[in-house]
Amino acid sequence: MDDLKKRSDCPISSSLDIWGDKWSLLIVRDLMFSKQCTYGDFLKSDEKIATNILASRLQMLETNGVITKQDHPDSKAKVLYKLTQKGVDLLPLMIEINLWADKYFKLPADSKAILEEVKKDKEGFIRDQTVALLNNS
Amino acid sequence: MDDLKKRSDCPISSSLDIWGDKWSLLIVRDLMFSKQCTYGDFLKSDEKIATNILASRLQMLETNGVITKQDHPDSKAKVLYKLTQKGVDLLPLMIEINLWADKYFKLPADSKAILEEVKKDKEGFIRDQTVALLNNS
DNA sequence: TAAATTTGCTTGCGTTTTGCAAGTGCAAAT
DNA sequence: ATTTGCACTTGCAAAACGCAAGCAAATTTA
Repeated sequence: MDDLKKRSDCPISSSLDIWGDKWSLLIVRDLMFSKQCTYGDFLKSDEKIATNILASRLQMLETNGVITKQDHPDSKAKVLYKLTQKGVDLLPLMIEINLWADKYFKLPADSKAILEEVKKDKEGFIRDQTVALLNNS
Repeated sequence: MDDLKKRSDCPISSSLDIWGDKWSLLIVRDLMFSKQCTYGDFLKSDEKIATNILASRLQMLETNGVITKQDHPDSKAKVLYKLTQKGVDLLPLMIEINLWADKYFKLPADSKAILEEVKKDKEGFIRDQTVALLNNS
């Protein structure tokens, strides 16, 4: 049901087949900001994703190895979603989206602030963030 | 009809509102490879976009300043589509998608070849390509 | 300890978008 | 003068989306 049907061998096309919709990268964004999220956390985001769409996207991203589910340490009722290495590797892409948006939209102040850091040392930022997102604690 | 309804002020979300679907970035890709395309050129691409979807996406991308229409020098029956500066500025993003795909998919040989160039000197590649895509001839 | 609430989903259903095929109007070639 | 090419548009069935409600298991509250 959430299996990948590739339209072609083109790398852009293959990538879009996984996360090329209006919601998937927002899920990835939330996980990059928060490192881990519960199902309810995603629902709270500004864009107000519908719960059935969220469920299907989480399934899709998990099936394709971008995110993983983990038990919540505090409660069996909760589930923790995290980025895999494959998901964390989307960070450079997310940064470039931000840089493009910075040029053509008026960004909120907090986005601006993070971007200033990125502009100072993109490679360093990616390195540090990657470590932060991947170390289990 | 193709006007932008922003879901939030988040830069990722705002960007996805413009080109965050399964087809738009493939149109941008074609224009980055070919510099200019006719309507028919887009239809010939491997992914086989439906003609009505193509028309609506071209309209959307033009409305949002990513591409422009021009008269074809040889014929009034043809139309040339090109990237604007805003469209060309998506190049770093397209490169990062390719680099991500390179890590997680088996790429076709020609994609691989271009990526090798990119890896040697990413900044230089972007600079050269930007110039090439923007100069009118 | 029984009842209410939280959590992570699923289900139904009306609306919108997609995808395929066929059609249209103008330009250009024959 | 007629056929072909090109850039779309239209119709319609199928799929995806979006909203609200429902549900089972876990947790909290009374």
